[in-house]
Amino acid sequence: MYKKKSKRLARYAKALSHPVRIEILELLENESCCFTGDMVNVFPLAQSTISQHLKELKNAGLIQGELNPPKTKYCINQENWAEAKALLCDFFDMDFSKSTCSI
Amino acid sequence: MYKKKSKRLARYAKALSHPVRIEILELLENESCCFTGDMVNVFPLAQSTISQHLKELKNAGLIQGELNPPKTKYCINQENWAEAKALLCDFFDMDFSKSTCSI
DNA sequence: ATTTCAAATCGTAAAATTACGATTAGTATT
DNA sequence: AATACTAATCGTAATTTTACGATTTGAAAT
Repeated sequence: MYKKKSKRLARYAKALSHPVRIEILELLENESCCFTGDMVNVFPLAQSTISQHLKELKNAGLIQGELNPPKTKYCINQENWAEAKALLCDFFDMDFSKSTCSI
Repeated sequence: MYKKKSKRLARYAKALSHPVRIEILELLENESCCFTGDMVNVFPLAQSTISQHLKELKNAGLIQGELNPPKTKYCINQENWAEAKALLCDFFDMDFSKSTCSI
């Protein structure tokens, strides 16, 4: 079987493997949080499709949704976001434990 | 349509979205390069399946294969590897332009 | 000219992904 | 109670991914 780290990293990478999910996350990074409807207006996709992408991001653990009907407010899941970041840093040999780093 | 950066990042992320591809890349990072057969021995997958994963990594631009039959030697494509790294750094707000950085 | 060997490709089946329209759920308003 | 609104879920079709065994390729060795 695969290493735990590999599986977790692959899982996060999979969540990032569609451009609309990348841009949804960028939106959430900038706006800190927003509603499903906001994203439906930004992207040229059906409401159900956006909902599906949000669900995948949620399943991967990268976002979380706070629902107070009829609206749902999404934001980055900071804990898992940090883990994804850390796994990627590790994978790409980017050492953040030292005070300096460069590519 | 999506932003060019989003599409490129999604493309790289997709290449990383399977644990065996993560581990193949780790192998290539450590060993600097290796043959298809080496990987077939490491992972519990058929030779044709490994070949297919290698092809995907090659199509994504993350590795390159130098073939001198009957063997093929693979290694990281440094140029695109650096691009993937840079796109991810950018995406995760990890600023490498400064001399110091931390999570 | 055969045989051998590593690796790619082919053909195929099962499963997952992506997208959509239609429906449902759940609250707030009229 | 009926309506309105947002968002999730359902059902479905088309495409892509993942995996395998079998075959082919291409150079080297016999």
